[in-house]
Amino acid sequence: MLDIKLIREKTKEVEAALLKRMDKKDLDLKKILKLDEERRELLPKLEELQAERNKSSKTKPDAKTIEKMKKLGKEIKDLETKVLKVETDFTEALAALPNIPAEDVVAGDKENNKVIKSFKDQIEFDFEVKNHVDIATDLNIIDYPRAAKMSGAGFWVYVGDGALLEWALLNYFVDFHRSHPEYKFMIPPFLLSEKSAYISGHLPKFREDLFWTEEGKLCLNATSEMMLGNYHREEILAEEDLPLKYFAFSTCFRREAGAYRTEERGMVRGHQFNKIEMFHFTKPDDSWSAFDELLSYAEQLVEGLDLHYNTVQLAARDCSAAMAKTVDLEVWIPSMGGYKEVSSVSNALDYQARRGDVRFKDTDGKNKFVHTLNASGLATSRILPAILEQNQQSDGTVLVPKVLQKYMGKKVIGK
RNA sequence: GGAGAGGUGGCAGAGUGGUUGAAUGCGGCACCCUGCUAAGGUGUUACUCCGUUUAUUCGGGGUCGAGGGUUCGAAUCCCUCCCUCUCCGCCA
Repeated sequence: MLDIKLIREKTKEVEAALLKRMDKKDLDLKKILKLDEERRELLPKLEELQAERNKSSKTKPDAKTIEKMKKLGKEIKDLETKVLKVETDFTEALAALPNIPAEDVVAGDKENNKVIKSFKDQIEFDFEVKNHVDIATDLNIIDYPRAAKMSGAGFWVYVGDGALLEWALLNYFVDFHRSHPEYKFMIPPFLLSEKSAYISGHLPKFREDLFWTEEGKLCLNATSEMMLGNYHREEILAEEDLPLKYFAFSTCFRREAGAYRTEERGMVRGHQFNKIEMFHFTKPDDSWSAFDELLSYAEQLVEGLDLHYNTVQLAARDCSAAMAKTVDLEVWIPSMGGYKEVSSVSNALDYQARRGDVRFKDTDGKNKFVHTLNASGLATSRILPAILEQNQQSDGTVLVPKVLQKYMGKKVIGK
């Protein structure tokens, strides 16, 4: 949610910035400003009537006044209905606007994404590479057919060393974050209410991509960002408590309806995967340095595994709507001849905080919105294929990344 | 799943239809007093919206879990929902 005052005062600048991520035909600030004006025209009228009523309600009025107030009551109700309608339309239109892209975020879509850093190079294999599905199946560490039997397509079972590898990754991530004691470890519920999903910004847009329970209208979380963003909802945080830094484990559930493509077979896109997510609540002045920290931590995690990846700064349209800036880490998947996102580092500025009403009391005694940031740290489901494929050997075995060996108790899978 | 109780300011806790945004206590803050530690006194202490002001300010509206209703008037009465607690049942 953007600040209407900003739109009022800097209409031109806001419009120019938003056009980096929107088509001109979809952007109608005039309409929003008109609703805002309408609202501010009606409100004083309503309030004047209410003030009049309040005056007579302090003590018991005489019969004549009661008659008068009856009439007034009706007027108030009519006007209230009008105001409510305008307010609803206004809020809806305002909430539909995406965040203002940060200055260094370029306009346009994916094609304008830019690799800003590379770690290691693509590996030259002197044998024919296998894709991770074949590797895992041959090693009998991931069972796709039986998962499909039990749950349908888009699921898998980690078996034996596969389960160990998954567990090792999670341990590696958790231990990494624990080495930064200011980060608090959390395991949130995996189901959340419709309201929470709305506030996290995943509704209304992603309704079809979420799993829903029939009763109680809960959805399965698609990323723990949904939970973390709601954690301090409607709170006024103490300034000295900021920044608040969290990392959370959750299993994530996504319908991925219609998203399946051959090259995204196996684990690259499934209905269920495990992820650790970092999340910050910061003072406005600190959010960009927090962004750098999150990015650096995410990069360190991938680099620790010794995997080739790129850091990619996303163009405006490729960032999700709530974010002012997003940088992705994309790990190389040899069989795809391409790269897949393993972490997304984003700064929402005050956009999410406005929605969720998360504030802090500043030194001047005023309540201000915090800034929120999030970054995966990391999702296992794309790291695991990258490990299998990048570390595969000609004999079908897979080398275990050094940092995982102590958790796995072995150096090679398949021997 | 059944039965009951309850949700009021940072916290505790009054208030059951009319100057109650809310007594009182604790905590916080400011000032004063007191020669240490401590204690005391006075004042102040929710959020939000609209208008006003360069700003401090000031005027007004709304908010007592959420939404709706009754009424001239609702924290207070009614309905729906959410949450918490207690007891019973069921149970991986």
